[in-house]
Amino acid sequence: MPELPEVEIYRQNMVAWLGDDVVSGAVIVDPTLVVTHNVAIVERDVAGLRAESLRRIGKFLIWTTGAGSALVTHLRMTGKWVPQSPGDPTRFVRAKLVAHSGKELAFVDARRLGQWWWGRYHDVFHMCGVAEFGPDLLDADLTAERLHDRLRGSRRNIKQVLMDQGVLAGVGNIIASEGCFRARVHPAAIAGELSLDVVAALLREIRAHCAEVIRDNVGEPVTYQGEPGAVNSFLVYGRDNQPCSFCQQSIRRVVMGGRSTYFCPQCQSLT
DNA sequence: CACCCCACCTGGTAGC
DNA sequence: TGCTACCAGGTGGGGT
Repeated sequence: MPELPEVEIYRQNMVAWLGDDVVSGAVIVDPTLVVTHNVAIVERDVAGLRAESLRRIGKFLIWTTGAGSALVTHLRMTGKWVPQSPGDPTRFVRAKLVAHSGKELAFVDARRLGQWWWGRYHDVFHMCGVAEFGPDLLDADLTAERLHDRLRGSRRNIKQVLMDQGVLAGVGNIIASEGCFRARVHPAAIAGELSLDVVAALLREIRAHCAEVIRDNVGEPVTYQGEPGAVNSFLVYGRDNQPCSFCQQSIRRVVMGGRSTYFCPQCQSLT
């Protein structure tokens, strides 16, 4: 289940995979993938996509064409981008991008929640929601001051606000827990009451976490938490009843907004 | 606007 | 082994 680091890793891996090659077409195996319902048009009109026109906004990967069209993709919970060798028996392939050289890149998605949009980019950016997104977490223009401004007046808890893509794009459930822990912020703290220093620490620690995940995994096949062979390298996520790496107190799991949330009651005080 | 639950889907795993 | 229940890193919609 990908968040910003995994999506960024896929982006970098796809750029490396394609290199100077050019996409020649797509094969849509599961037509329900394509929200815009123009399956045959997608299969044909993605021809010409190049690595340099692939970008990431939050958890979306977006290819744009010089002609003003865009292929917007989202992996949702279980999607992956996997290079395919001919005859590869990979399960759950919903679509493939094919390059001129014959190389294939599969969109693999067991739960089938992932989505593609194809059309004029003004239209599809609105349809998929990125048009209303806040600044991307890794956007160099996003400063602690700007984030602090965006939180002003909010009575919601910081953990859920961080996951609100309209405030800040890219943060998901794991990063939110990890970032709050690293910055020593209680996940239920009121977002609008955090000082600039605390917001700066949150932004710095969330970015540091992402940078570490990207650095350690780029170029490798991505595995998600809970999959066979996956190792939990997180400081708090999935570690309820295990000792905090700073103070040895037991990490707690609570549910906030229906999502598992992990924190250290000692290190992340509400007061 | 905030918050809740539900929906979309299916696989994996823990527990009996 | 088989069945059940619950869990899953995302997001949108509807209702209160």
